[in-house]
Amino acid sequence: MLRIKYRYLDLRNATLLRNLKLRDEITRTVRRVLHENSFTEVETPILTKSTPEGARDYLVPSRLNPEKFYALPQSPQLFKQILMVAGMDRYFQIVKCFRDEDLRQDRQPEFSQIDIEMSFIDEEELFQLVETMMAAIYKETMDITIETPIPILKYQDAIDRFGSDKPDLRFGMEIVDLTDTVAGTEFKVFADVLKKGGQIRALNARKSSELLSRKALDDLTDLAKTYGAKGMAWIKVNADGLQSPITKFFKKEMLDAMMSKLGAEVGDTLVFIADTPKVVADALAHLRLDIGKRLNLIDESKICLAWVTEFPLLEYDAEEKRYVAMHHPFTAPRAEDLDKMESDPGSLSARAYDLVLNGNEIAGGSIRIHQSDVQQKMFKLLGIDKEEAEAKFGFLLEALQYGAPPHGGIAFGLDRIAMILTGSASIRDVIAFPKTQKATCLMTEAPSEIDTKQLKELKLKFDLS
RNA sequence: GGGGUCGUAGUUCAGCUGGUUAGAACGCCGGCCUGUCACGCCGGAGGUCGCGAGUUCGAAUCUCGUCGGCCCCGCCA
Repeated sequence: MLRIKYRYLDLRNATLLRNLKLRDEITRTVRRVLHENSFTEVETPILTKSTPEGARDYLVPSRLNPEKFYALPQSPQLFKQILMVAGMDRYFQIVKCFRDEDLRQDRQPEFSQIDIEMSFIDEEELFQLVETMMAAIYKETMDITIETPIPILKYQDAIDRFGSDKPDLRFGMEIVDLTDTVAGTEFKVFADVLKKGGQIRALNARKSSELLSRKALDDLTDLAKTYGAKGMAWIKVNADGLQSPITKFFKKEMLDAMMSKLGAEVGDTLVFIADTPKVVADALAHLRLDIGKRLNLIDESKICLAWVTEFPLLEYDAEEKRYVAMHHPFTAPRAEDLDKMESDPGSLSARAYDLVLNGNEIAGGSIRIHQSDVQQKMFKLLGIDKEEAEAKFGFLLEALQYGAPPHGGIAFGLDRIAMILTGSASIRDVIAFPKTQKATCLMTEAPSEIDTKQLKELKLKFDLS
């Protein structure tokens, strides 16, 4: 904690200085590549309007307009789309964004985005531009030539094979579906899940018998539980037979079928999760990563980039009892799905894409909706009625009516890219003055109390009850 | 909102079940050596063990509280 308080002293540390310099090289390269490709950097407002869909906003009270607030942007999304309407065909900006949510190793309340938007493009053109940019970044900062084009992975395949929409592709150990294989089992835990329409899936941790001790398996079980699993079944394939708390519940034929599907050999450890598809995917995704680390399967020198595409357009939010946009509400559905917007919204596929680097989401974007009527339908699907849509996004709907070119874009997490390229463990190591987990700045002691005069000017008072 | 973990020298950490002057490495200072390049050798300085209370003959160690850091779940369109 001393180190963050006296950040100016810690910054004398060679590693931090090197990180900041590498970060500078990244932004310099990005600006050069984008300028070479006819992009214009345009600044958008920091004091802007609250759009309370999504993350919590940081708010700024307005002195000249008592009881009204600006919001700090969560992203320049709407401004960049409107720039497209204005005919600024190739926009970019390296820009601060703000989200008032809890912090993580890779999450700060204010973070920097490389924000890009282009008119008259499709996914392919945008991917090419991004690949040029990523190749230049790696070449100029690390002198590494990356392979292009970057492979494309469909969202559903990513979930099925890795349990995650941001898989770490530096190692294998893919998920195996055993739901059909164990149909009719007497093992109550699996049978109950099957009855409720859940899944049984598993991983084969090859040659792990020595590293995955009983204690390690208990730790893995606890890990699975943090993602909602009730437990984790396991089988160790020893030279003298199977060691497992669950094999006794299975008939030999079924057990053989499971083993063969998993390609089990002596020395392997098999771990199973049975639950709803979401829990199975979450738990196995994290088990895969954890086991990968324990077994030292991850080649740190590898650079595995992948596009993840064909995300669902909407996700059903059980708590709010409505659909929410998986990416954001301005993302275009695929053209062939347009007629299903009313009949079967849950099945819609989005023209959205993420760029994943070694298991980290480093960028995300989409082809946007450029027709006012489609945008209005989208709001309707999200349970945003006409008045609310008008109040929050009226300026966008209106702008679209003036004729917007087809457009799309992407936003990169600059801090995350810098974190990965410098090999840092935390995003804080590539930010000159980062905030703590409670979103405070130990050096300046922000946030801080303000004096009564300031409150009065802003016509604010605290409810001290 | 919840769970976990940590707080000991400038830094990274060790200090087991409570027991005399709290240790190591690196760094720092002084000296010596030097064809060195993660130099080597000798010597030295440096610590309210986060804070407060309790248990005890005795607390870095146990208990409670408190402050803070970090990690995770939720959250992050």
